Amino acid sequence: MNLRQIEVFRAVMLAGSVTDAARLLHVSQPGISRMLAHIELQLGLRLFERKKGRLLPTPEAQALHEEVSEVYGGIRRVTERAEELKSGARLSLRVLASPSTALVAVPRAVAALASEYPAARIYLETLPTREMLGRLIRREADLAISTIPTDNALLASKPIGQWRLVCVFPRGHALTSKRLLHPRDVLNERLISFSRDTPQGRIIADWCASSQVEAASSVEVRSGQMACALAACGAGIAIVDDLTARACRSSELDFRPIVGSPLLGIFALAHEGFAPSVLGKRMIELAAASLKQAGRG
Amino acid sequence: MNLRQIEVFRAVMLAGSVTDAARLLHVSQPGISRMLAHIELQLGLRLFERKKGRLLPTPEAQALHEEVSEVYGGIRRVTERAEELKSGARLSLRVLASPSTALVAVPRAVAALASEYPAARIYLETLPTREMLGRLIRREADLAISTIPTDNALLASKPIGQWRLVCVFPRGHALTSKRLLHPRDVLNERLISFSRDTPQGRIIADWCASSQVEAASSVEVRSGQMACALAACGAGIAIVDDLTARACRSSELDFRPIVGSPLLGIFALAHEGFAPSVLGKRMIELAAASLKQAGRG
DNA sequence: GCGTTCCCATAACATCGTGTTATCCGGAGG
DNA sequence: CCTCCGGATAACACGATGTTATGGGAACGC
Repeated sequence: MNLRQIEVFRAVMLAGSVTDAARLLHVSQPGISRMLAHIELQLGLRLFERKKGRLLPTPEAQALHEEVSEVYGGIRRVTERAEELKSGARLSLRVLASPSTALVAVPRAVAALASEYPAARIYLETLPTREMLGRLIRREADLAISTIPTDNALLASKPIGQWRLVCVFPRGHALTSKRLLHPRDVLNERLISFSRDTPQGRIIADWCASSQVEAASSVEVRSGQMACALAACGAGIAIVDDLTARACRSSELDFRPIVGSPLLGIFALAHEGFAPSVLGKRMIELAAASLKQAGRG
Repeated sequence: MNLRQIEVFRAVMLAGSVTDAARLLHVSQPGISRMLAHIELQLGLRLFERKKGRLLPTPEAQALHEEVSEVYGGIRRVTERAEELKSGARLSLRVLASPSTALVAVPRAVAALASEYPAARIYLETLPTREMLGRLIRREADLAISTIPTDNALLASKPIGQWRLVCVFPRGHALTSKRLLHPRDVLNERLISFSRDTPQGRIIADWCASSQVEAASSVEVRSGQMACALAACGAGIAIVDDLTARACRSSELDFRPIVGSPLLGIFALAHEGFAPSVLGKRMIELAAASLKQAGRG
């Protein structure tokens, strides 16, 4: 029996006549008549007795109807479930954000995603870049936004934006007057430095070395936010990513781009062996848009 | 989604590729390819990511697959159930037999039915004719074999055989010498009579009256079996239906037809508003055959 | 590097299931 | 007796689903 046959049989049982079943299914009466005959022929089972021009369901038909009713509900559930999935309901997306993107870019994207898919369930977590990979590989997260790509064979990296190094200083600082800073401009300042064992710290250190910026740093931190917090307290100036600079303590701090600082990628990381859900795809788009918007602003 | 779509989707999920799904379903690969594209279009939901020429199920596909698996089992159950019904399994037939048909005719038919449908469940019960109607009307039985028809609007009677009155006497009795008895032959015998308030008793009494057989009866019974039992004990001769005469205490009794005795019907009674099952239909056929066979023997 | 192989997509066509309208037949009821 | 209602049948239309032939991209081995 195929689905149409189940539908027709059910309709005839419910309606009690071929004509009414046809009305129920919004088709013409001969179609139902022929289908019903075909079902009986195919099953080799008389389902209705034609008596005085009316249909009389046999006990077999009644027994079959019980079974069919259950299945029918199941089929409707499949279609309903597909609708749900389309709207994102009952689907979840677990997003990891690197510390620098976790301030504004990713939250804004997640907020947009949540409003587009009100029924979806979204989990968001900030994590040091290093930790992200394990989470993705163990399938404990679906998507990560990171400031460095990966060469892990199980994961795929897709560039979705860019960041660069900027110099952060308290509002009103002498550097405010310049639109662009040169490496030499920061030489005389007290510099808050990044630990070299963080990915960003290494990038900054590499660049400093290549630019011959050898700053005297008395404080060492492991995150851009911490650097900004210190700078806001007058502990010196810091070189951090522009995403953090833009978002962190912006009422107390100002920043300027640095001439010649490298342009680095922001990546969406996901498990290679599993296709993204609609939510995942959309999240990547929104994150890219959010990053572009931040870059402009 | 229709059944074919569910089948195809399931096959692709199980096989992991369009090509293998096609093999699984014994159809060509392009059919599956097109169907899959159609499903995605219709659902508005990307189910597989085409990556490096391979298929990668999305989380949506995996979620849908869970739902689909259940329904698929349900559909198979419907077909299985139909097969069962065809073979009579899980179907029951509740048969009532009148006292006279309950001796041989109906049991023989039921035995044949049970061997034709080994999986069927058959209930058999003897009941006074009067009680049968209520059972049928209350749907506590499906079919009754009775020696009288009914005019109840809810029930339908179908003639399936005939019976007649015969005279029963102990083997070796003087009447043995005759092939046919005349009403006057029984005049001089001690007659075991039927209560007039049983249907059969009334028929016998009516016929006796019309034949001017006014027998001296000292014993009155309410069933043919009882009459035969008495006759076997030498209590006299009895006028009973030929079905009972043939079957009851036949090693001690003999019987002869009576000239001019009426030919009466045996009927299959069933609820008019419900169609017979395959079992019911077949039971009627077998009962008719059994009665015909008894008539010949 | 190049041919081979595997897998998916597309095109063109055949067939069948399922829909339609028109029509007939039998039973019920005024 | 005629009409109405419900079911069955015939003839036809169309879309779903199947087929074969073919092309393109990625992976693999020589």
